[in-house]
Amino acid sequence: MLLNERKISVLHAIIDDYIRSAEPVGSRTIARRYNLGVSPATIRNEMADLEETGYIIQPHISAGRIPSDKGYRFYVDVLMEPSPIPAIKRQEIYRRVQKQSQEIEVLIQETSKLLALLTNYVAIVVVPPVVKCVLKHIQLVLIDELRILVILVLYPGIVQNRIIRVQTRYTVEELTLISQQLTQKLQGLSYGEMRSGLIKDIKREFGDIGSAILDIIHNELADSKQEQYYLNGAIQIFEQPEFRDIERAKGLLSLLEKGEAVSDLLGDWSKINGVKVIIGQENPRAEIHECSVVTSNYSIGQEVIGTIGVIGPTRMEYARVYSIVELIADSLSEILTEIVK
Amino acid sequence: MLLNERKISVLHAIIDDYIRSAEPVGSRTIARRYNLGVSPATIRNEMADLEETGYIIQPHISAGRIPSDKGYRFYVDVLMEPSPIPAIKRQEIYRRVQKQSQEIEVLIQETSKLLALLTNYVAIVVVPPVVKCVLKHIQLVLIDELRILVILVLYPGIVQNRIIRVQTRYTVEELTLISQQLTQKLQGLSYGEMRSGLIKDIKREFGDIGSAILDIIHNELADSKQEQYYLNGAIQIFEQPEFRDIERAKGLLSLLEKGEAVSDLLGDWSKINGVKVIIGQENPRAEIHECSVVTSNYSIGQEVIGTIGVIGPTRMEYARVYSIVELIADSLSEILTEIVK
DNA sequence: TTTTAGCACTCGTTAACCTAGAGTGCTAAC
DNA sequence: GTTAGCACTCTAGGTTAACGAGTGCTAAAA
Repeated sequence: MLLNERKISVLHAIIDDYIRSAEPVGSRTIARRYNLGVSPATIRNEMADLEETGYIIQPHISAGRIPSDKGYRFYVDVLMEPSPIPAIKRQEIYRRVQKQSQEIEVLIQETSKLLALLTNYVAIVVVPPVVKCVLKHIQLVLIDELRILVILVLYPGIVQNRIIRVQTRYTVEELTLISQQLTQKLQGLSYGEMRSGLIKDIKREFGDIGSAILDIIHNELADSKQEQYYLNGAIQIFEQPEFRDIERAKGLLSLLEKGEAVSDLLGDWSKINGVKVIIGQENPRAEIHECSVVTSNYSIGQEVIGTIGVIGPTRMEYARVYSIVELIADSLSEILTEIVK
Repeated sequence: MLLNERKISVLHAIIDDYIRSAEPVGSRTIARRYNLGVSPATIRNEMADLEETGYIIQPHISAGRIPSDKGYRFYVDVLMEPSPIPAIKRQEIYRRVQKQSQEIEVLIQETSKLLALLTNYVAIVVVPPVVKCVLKHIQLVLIDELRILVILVLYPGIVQNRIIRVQTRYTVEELTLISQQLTQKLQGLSYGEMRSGLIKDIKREFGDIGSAILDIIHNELADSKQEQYYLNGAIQIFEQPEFRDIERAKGLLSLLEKGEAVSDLLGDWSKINGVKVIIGQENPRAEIHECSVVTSNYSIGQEVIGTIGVIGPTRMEYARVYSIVELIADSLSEILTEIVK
């Protein structure tokens, strides 16, 4: 069924009002607050039609209407105009992302905090799985007779360090040499690309220190096969009236604590760029069938490397959140691309 | 007023029962469940006395009694016997701490998670402020023409890295040399000990790269003047009936998000070793006057460097938590001491 | 044909009221 | 000093009634 102009206006009014108030919207409220030039009775008729076609729902017979998932979907796809963010604000946000550390992981984590702060919803940021990273440099630093600091510099811009103990004593010069040789052998390879022949070579040639370093590479890179992710602003959900019920809030929170669940949510690694909105039941996880998720990928150069997202009740301020997610994802991409250049 | 044997038994029974059930305890319950050999009426008389002396409270006239802060204090100081942890379990916990990374910060953070998991309360771990750390080694690694990775190795066992951009191009050899010279000049100093004469020297001698490195030291060390801290198991508080009220839970959670507050709580850096219990109103912050905190310091060798702690309702399982906090603090101290040796 | 005023009806919310039950303190007997 | 008995208090939970917001329908108006 096609919606005529007036039905659309009524739907728009219901959604706007419900997003604002979290209360079912009645015909009189609409007539009073949004001057559509018709009486409540007319609006009631339109509402009956909208309900029949599934855009709105009546929680109980003597209440107003609330939007259904289908209603929100229509709103997001057709009605909504992303809230414009004034240039000054845009620059400020860009700068706040930029101001962060040059270290990729810190930068991303801080961006997640910013996202939560700006939207007032729960922010999630998925970080590229380290396993995809390419080794750029290995550096060994002598700490004392028994301990050596191993530093792995990965592309793009991730640094991992780990202290190992060795039996043999090495001099600074020896370690410098070993660093150079290892770097030369392993540079440009990702973990997956290290052949067993190469690994045997290294173990033979460098003895226990070689094995230890390969262990680290193995642990640091292979262990973190799943994406890492950062969660911020989790307390914010208590501001939402729909999470007054402790059980519900607890359910969402404990879901978010679980890693796999999060990658389920944002995990649609599709190459699609731009902001994506997933509404209520469209979510893969039943636990958040009453939530919506607004996500966007971010990238280095042309390559998508991660996702940022915001989770809130289906009654979310889509227009505002949409703009912010878009802006932050773009800023992050731009700055990351700049950093690794 | 001195408590006679029977009053103590009654108090003990009330506290045990209330910790278990979270419901006010009546005289009949005690007579039935803990066989003190007297009738409810006698217990009522004792309870009236205990109330008058402030060890227990009657929430309303027709309810049972609940322990007051004073009651819990007496319980913790006099009655409680820390739950013994069987040797096997002790070893298992020790190993689980030990199994963590050799990197101090990761180790401490993982220990915090373990603490939350074992106690089922909110765990907080305060990490030594980096500013106290002593510089051990500086290493510069050439990433590409424009970017250099600066690694600061601090005592005890903390590694910081940061990528800087430079105008001048350096060769690997030059950087190695600069690393050595800087290390020589700054080794053994904490941030506070770096005199302005020394700083000028370095800026003169090493130009822009020297300034950049000093900036990093300044930022990384001085910025983190406040202790860092890790929070874990925050959702657990919803398991406690006293936090069914959303407002209360939100209050606690948002307090814990604030850094200063946390150091207020655990901040009593007293050199005292061993477990400390802070009950209800004894807490410095009014927001957690209905919570108790069980903390213990941990150390490297003889030197106290941080605090671990658990926060829960005053109706906390003190005996159990006490043992766990003690064990984990001891394990952590031992393992840290071993690592930096 | 579309819109609207009017009205009867539904049902959730709130307040008032009532009851059952748990627990007490007091008194008097043991 | 202890205990049985009893009157009393207060909360939790359930029921009822009034209220109000909102609806759908009908019939009149545009």
